[in-house]
Order: sequence, then structure tokens, then C-alpha cells
Amino acid sequence: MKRVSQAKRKTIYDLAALAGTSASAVSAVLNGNWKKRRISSQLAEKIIRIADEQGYALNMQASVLRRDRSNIIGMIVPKYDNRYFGSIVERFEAMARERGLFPIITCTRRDPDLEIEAARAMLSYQVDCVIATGATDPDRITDLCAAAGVRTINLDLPGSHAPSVISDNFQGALELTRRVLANCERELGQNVPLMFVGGRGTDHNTSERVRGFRTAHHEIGITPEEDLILACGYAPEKAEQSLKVLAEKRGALPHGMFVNSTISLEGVIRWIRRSGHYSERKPQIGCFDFDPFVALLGENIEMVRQDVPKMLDAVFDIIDNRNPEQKLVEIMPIVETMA
Amino acid sequence: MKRVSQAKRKTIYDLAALAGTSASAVSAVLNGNWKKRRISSQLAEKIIRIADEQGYALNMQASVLRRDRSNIIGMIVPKYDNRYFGSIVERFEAMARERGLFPIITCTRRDPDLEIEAARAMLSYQVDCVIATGATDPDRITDLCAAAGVRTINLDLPGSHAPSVISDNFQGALELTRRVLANCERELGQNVPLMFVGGRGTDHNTSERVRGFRTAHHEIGITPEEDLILACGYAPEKAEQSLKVLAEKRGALPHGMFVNSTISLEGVIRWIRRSGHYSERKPQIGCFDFDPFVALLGENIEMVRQDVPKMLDAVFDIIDNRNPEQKLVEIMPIVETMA
DNA sequence: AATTGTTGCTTCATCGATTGAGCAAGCCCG
DNA sequence: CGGGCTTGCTCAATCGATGAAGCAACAATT
Repeated sequence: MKRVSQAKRKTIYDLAALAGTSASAVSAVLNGNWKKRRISSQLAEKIIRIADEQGYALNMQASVLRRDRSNIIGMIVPKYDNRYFGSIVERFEAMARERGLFPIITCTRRDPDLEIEAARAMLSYQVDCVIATGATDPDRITDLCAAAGVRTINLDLPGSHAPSVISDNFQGALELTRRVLANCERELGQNVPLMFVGGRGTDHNTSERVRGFRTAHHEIGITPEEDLILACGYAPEKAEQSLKVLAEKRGALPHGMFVNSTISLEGVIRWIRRSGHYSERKPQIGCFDFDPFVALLGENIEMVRQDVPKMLDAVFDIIDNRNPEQKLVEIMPIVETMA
Repeated sequence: MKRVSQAKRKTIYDLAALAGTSASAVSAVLNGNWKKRRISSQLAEKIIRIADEQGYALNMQASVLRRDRSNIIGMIVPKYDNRYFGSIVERFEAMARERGLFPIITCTRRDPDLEIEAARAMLSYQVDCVIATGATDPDRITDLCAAAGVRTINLDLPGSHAPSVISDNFQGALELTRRVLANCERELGQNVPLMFVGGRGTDHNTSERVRGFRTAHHEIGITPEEDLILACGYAPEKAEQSLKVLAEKRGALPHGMFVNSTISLEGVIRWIRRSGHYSERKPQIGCFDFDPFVALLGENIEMVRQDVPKMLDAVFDIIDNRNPEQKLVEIMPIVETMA
């Protein structure tokens, strides 16, 4: 992996020698503030032409070392296995680049230690700012970064030590639950309590969604059953296993359910297929999160799609300091209408 | 975004002052070669303790600037909107980190100019190596990097100027087509030609898959129809539109089809739903690529899953120089068996 | 006692880009 | 013609980490 010696990288000193000028003139021209440094436009043009011919590429390590801002921005993300995080990352990258920032992204697979290790690595690379997305322990990341004078912003899951941008989980869950309840009522002719599957009971999003879930039940005068709330984690296998256990315990399961993520839904649908539990009548499902294939799975599934563009707009509002002192921004998710 | 002044970052000079020693001793201790530089273990322990207490983080920009290798490894990836690229990125990150490399990843949305811009940015950050995944113009990336003395490896789509790791598209497509043809025969009692939907006719993967598609037809003594091969691009809308046009032109469409990616499949399924074309009898589908929700979509869909772990093993074999002079590595995809 | 070897450090140049300070040449004005 | 101003550059210190070279102190050997 050693660099081939003949392909030595060009530096501003090489360009300076070729142009018969000094390195500082080259530097000034190439980073665009040659006007301020009173370099003549003839020399500027000449330097730019030579840099072009030589295929010069700035050495960012040297540049960042010297400057006080790196223009590097880090994002920590739990997984790449669903559309939600995929679109967050894709849009984040694009928006960062638009602003002349260089994004570095690390996937930490919901592992708290990896999150910290990733944050530490980012600090070593002199990031100006870290976005902690869906972090299991956002405040620990914030504290670590704060000690190095680096700002953080929480996305998807809130923390209390840094500004946070999240979905309006309560309103989203309320609306989603209402719809599933209504679909059940339409089919069964009566109101019945739903099941809640997936997520961690300890995380803010899940507890807010459970609150919305409960409120929707109360609105129509029924009480949600506590042992139907299965906050069993996000993994498909966990959801599958919980349903299995519950079915063994109770016999018949509720006709409708609220599923807390597409990734949990994967386990739910698989269990439904395998167990044959709902073979007579398909259950009514509401899924908090969107996936285009789920939309094609059947008409019995309602989804809300978290509003990634708005969420990232809010994140960059904070970064660009357009949103001075707001601690928590909640973005209403989009209710998908069945085509 | 300016660094808060009181939270000035600690450097090895600060640690040296605190330990009453020199910066070079601190450096030697912290990067682990203090044995070689004959630092006593007492001093080493003391320095490590102080670094710990002070929350010291190495300045990578300075470190990389000084060393001849950066241990930074770049990956260019087209999209995050499917499981295939998602798992490539996730696994790549993990494997890179295992080897002490720092991964930087850029999503270029199948835009050739962005690909080049991304490669240039990576060169500025002194990457040791670039993996070009599914690049539209891999050789241009290779040439640009080669000029800076940086190796590249192509993944998913091959190039001719650098080693490439791809799926065995021909064998995979052959096997997939065989299965769909057999499923059709079982249902219809006779052999019928299939449709091919999605991908770009100009890319190597698509043309190899078409070759496998044709070969499977010939094996059972039938001829694939040329106007049933719709290499219309990868976007869902393109697939949808192509099917619409074809249906208008021909009336009935074939009972079976080969779909070139999950992302094209999205458009195919949507069109099937909307048009009602296959309302009497579901079509037999084979999809080159895997998505867990597609697996749940119905029993009429066969999939092959590209073997991401093996592909990345091959990539790192090349990086670690265990695979000296092989130009093209083809990895057989996994035929998913319907549960 | 003189030489050689070993241990445990320190000194200093260096990587490439940035930028404050400085300087020479030309111009203008009284 | 001398002083001040502008233009168009160059010089040199600096960012933080690294490692070759060097040096002092002591031990071992002849």
C-alpha cells in the first residue's frame, strides 16, 4: 500500500517553482482569497492554469492543520438496513457538500461503545460538528465532544445536553393508531384494543409513540391492554419471538397492531406467514416508518413516513445558527395514504 | 462554528509539559512504538495516565501529514436506497475498522461528475485506496487516482484499469432464469419466453445477466424475444413506464419476468398493482437482488442475493495484497429458497 | 584506565498550507 | 524632490506529530 515513488504528489511549492513565484502566492490564488492578498489576475490565471495542468490536489491534512476550522462534519448512524436511515444519510451528505462541508459518516450498529469510539475518531479528525443519529446514549457523545469544544446535534433520538431534532412521535403515533383503530372498527363493527410491537421501552421515541397509542385508544373510550405492549427491541427476530410467546400465552391475538419500525415489521410479517395465525382474516397494521415494498404488501397496512427533508433542514438551521436557542425540534411525520 | 477558546485541544506538547518530558517521548508512547524507542515503562505508564486524565485525542491531520500512509480508505457508492448497497457499506466500514483503517464513504447518486468530484475530494484527504462501487465510469476514477499514486478497486461493476470484484452475473442470471422458466412451465404446462426488466444495457452486469437470461431460454429450446428485453435503467419509474409502453404495444405481457434489481422491482410491482394487468393470474418473477420485504410479498417471486460478505473478503484480499495479480474476481450470488 | 555498549531520553527538521508582517517599486501630491 | 499611499508580491513562523540523529549517564569489558 506504499505510495509509488514516481507519482509523488504535487505541492504548492512545486507549482510555485513552475510558475516562478512563491508558495504563498499559489496558496492565496488556489484558496480564492488572492483578491484580498492583492495578487494580480495575470499571476492568478497563470497559477490556476499550471495547477490544472499538473493535476494538483490540495493536501487537506496540511490545510486543516493550519486553519482553525476543518469544515469536516461527522454523522453517527445506527444502521443502513432501512430506508429511513438511508435517506437521512443520503440527504445529509448532499446538504453538507452544498455548504462546502466534508461529511464523514460512521455506522455504529446500535452499539454504545462503538458510538463513543466513532465519536473519538471523529474528534481526532478535527470535525467541527457531530450529528448523533438514533444514538443509544446521545449525552455521552455530547459530553465527549463538548470536552474538545465540538458541538453536537441529536437527530431521531433526543438527548438533554444538546439540541435535538426528532419526529413528532406522539402526534404521528396518535394519528397512525386512530387510523388502525378505525380500520378495525370498519371490519369488525366494534372498537377493539390494538397490540404495540417493537422498539425499546426506554427510548424517548418509543415511549412517546406508546403515549400516542394510548391516547388514541382513550379517545374512543377503550383502554389499551398493558400486556399487549411489546417493546421488545428493533430486531426482526425479537418481534417474531415476542409474538410467538404472546400467542402461546393468550391464544388469539388482537385484530390490529401498531408496529414501531419497518425493521420490526419484517419480523411481524414473517411470524404471521409462518404461524398462520391470521390465516382467516388479515390483521390491520400500522407501521411507524415507511418502505416502498411494504406499501406494496397489501392494503391492510398504514404507514407514517418520517419527514427526512424537514428534519435535515432543521439540523442545518441549527448548524448555520439560524435557530439560536431551541433545544428540541419536533417534525410531524407524513401520513402515507394508501394508493 | 468557531471553536470555544477555553476548550483548547490538548496536544502532545501539553502532555509533555505535564509529564515533565519531551513531546517526542509522548508521541512515541502514544503511538505504541516506545519499546523500539527505548522509553522506560515507568515513563510510558505515566504518560498514558496523564493522556487519559486529560482526555487527549491525537490530531490525525498532523499525524497523517507527517506519515507517508494515511490509513484512510475511501468508498464511492451510488445509493443508500436498497439493501445491497446498504450491506456493502455497513460491512466495508466494519472490515476497514478491524484493520485499523478509517473509512470515508461518499454517495454519488449515479452521477458521473459527482463520482469524479468525490474521488478528487478523497485524494485531497490523502486516502491510501479507493473502492469504486457500482461506478458509472470506473476507469475515469482509476485514472484520476493513479495520477496521484492511489490504488483503486472496482466493486459491483467492473472496470478495465483496476482489479474488479463483481457478482457472477451470468451464472446467477442463468440459475434465476431457469427457476422462473420452470415455475412458468409448472403453471402453464408449457415453456414460454420471459421478459427482462431494468438495468442499463450498456453496463457489464446487465449485459451478462441478459446473456444468462438468453442461455437459460436456449437450454430448454426456446428463443427469447428481443423486444421483451427492457434495459430501461434502474429507477422504479423507468420500469413502470417501460411496462406501460410495452403493454400498450403488445396487449398481453409474458407470464414470467426477470427483474434486474429490487429498485426496478418496485416499479414493476407498482405497475402490476395499478394496471391490473395480471389480475387473473399473478406473474412469475425472478429478481436479481434481495430484499426481505420482497421475500414476504408472495411465493411467486424468486430472488438471488449477491454475496456481499464474500465480495468484500475479495476486496480486502486485494487490499492486503493476498491476491496479487487477479484482474477480475467473480462471486457467485446466493439463490434464495422460498420459505 | 580506556574503550565499547546500553539505556533513556531530548533536539530539531520535516510534512504542506496558511497568513501576518514586511519590502520594493511605482504613483501621486504638494 | 521628499513623504505618503498603493500595488504586488515574498519571507518566515506556525499548526501538531513524527523519527533520525545525537547526547549524557552509567555498566560492562579488556
